[in-house]
Amino acid sequence: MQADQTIRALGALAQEHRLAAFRLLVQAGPEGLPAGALAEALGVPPSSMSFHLAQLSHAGLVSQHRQSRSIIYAAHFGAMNDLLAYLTENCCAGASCAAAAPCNDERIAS
Amino acid sequence: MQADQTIRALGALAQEHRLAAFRLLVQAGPEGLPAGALAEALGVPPSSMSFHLAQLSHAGLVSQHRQSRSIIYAAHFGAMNDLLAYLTENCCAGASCAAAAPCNDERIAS
DNA sequence: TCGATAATTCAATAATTGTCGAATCATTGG
DNA sequence: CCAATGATTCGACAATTATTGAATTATCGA
Repeated sequence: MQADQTIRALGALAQEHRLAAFRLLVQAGPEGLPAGALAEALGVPPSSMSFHLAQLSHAGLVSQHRQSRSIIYAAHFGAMNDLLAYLTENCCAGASCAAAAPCNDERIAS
Repeated sequence: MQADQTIRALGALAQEHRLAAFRLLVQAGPEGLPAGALAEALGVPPSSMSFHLAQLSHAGLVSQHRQSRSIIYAAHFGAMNDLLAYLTENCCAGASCAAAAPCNDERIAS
C-alpha cells in the first residue's frame, strides 16, 4: 500500500460518523447494510450519510451494490488488512509494536 | 482506547507531512529526532513543522523533550500499539482480519 | 551580556471538509 | 404511467485544518 492511499484510508476513518459507520459494517459482515439503515443508526440525514459513504468508498474501505431500491454497503476487509499492514510495517518498526501486532514483521520496509 | 482518541490519532496520521514525520521518528527509534531535522528532511518551514508536531503530540503519538537548544521528538510506540489494537478489535472483527487470525489472512479480502 | 541558534507562538489567509435541505435519479408495486 | 420509496447529487454555508512570515522564547558560547 502506498503512503498516498494510506492517507486516504486514515482520513476516511478519522471522522466520528465514518468510523462509526465502518464499525457497523464490520459487525454486519459480508452481508453489509443499506445506506438508509446506517443513516438511521447513526442519526444523520440521508444526504450526509451519502457524503460519508462516498468518502469511505473513495478510500476503498467499502464496496457497494444495488439491491432493489436499496444500496448495500459492505466493509472491504482487504483494504483494512492493507492499512493495518502498512501501519505495522512503516509506523511500528524496530521496537515494541510487535506486542500488539502478533504478526512477525521483522522488516522495516523503508 | 476510546473512539474519540482513535479519531484523533487517525486524523493526526492522515496528513502527508505528519505521516512522513511519524515514519521518520519510528525509524529513528527511541533516540528521536530534533524538530529542525524533521523540518529539513520534509522540506517544510519550521513553523509548519511545529504545527504538525503539535498535532501529533496532542494525539499522543509522539513525546518531546528539550536537549540544549533542540527539542527532540520521539515516536510513542505505546500509542501506536493502542491504535492498532483498536482497529484490529473494532474494525476487523468477525471475519477475515488480523483479530482472529493474526498473520495468515487467507480469507475474503476483497 | 550579546549575538547566534533552535523552536514555538501569533495572526492572517487559503484550502479543505462537514452539514443538510431541496432537487433529482432509480426502482418497484399498483 | 404514476405514486411511493431509497438513495444520491447539488448548492450554499459553516467549521475545521493547513500554510507561513514575523515576532517571541529558550539556550548556548564567547
